[in-house]
Amino acid sequence: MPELPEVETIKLQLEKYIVGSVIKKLEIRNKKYEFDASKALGTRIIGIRRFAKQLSIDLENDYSIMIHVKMTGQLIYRGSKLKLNNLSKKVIGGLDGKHTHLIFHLNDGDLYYNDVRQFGWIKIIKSEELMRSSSAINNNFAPEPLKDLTLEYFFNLLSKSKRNIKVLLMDQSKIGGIGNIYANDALWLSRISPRRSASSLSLSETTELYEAIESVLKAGLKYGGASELAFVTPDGKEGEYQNHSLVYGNEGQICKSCKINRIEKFFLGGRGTYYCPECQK
DNA sequence: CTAGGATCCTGTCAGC
DNA sequence: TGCTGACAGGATCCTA
Repeated sequence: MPELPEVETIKLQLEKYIVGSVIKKLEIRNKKYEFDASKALGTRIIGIRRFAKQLSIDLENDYSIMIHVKMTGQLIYRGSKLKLNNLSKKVIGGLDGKHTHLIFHLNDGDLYYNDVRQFGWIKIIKSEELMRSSSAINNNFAPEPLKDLTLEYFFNLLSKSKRNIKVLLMDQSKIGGIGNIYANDALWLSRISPRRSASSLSLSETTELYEAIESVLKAGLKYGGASELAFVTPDGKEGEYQNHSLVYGNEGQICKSCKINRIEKFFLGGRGTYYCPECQK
């Protein structure tokens, strides 16, 4: 569920809360989240970056802590820059509970990593392994919408693939940052069926889809992400995009475009896929 | 190249 | 009330 807008929302808050702080202690409670903590101790956090759905916490000693929260990972801050406030009920088990796998103890606060399903991961690498300003990590990161994904690259990519357009949009090795929620909504907005073969899209359809992707991601950013499932921000609150989604999760509801047909759900590439059979061709 | 399934893991919810 | 099975979606790996 955390896709580009959700992870960007986390990034913006972490910049506010933990940049400038010093890591005093790393409390690793779950072996799945073990990494060489000695490389991070006593070091100041100098920046936060996002690469598609991954975060990097950049340290003064030229190491970076890389975090992927996958579907249910949560990074929540409490400290001098944010006192206790109302914690979302989506923080299952509470701020410091049985799903808390790692705590960054800072000089002026704590950053909790909670993850119910434990799909997320954390590791530490040399910062130089991350390129400074592009979205590419060791050339393994694909271009991202709103960053370095061009229409030319997008059209070329689609024209060479016979896969379902929705599955291709979510392929992180081809395009970074799009997940199930925004893929569904972008396809609905551009009136393209998720089942279409990518190479069957015309240039004008490709352009509409490209613009729809930017549009839904911007809406996601505006609303602070989608908290359909487990997403919460570092201040422990929820995003609002789920209250504004176009088609995702709307099975059985009247299509917001034609206002006649009902949204249908089926599985594509193993994921729940929502669409209007009349509007999306 | 492609599709599809299993895997990682636990909470929630529908149905009986 | 309590059990069972389906489902949630990010990413990787494996088979066909």
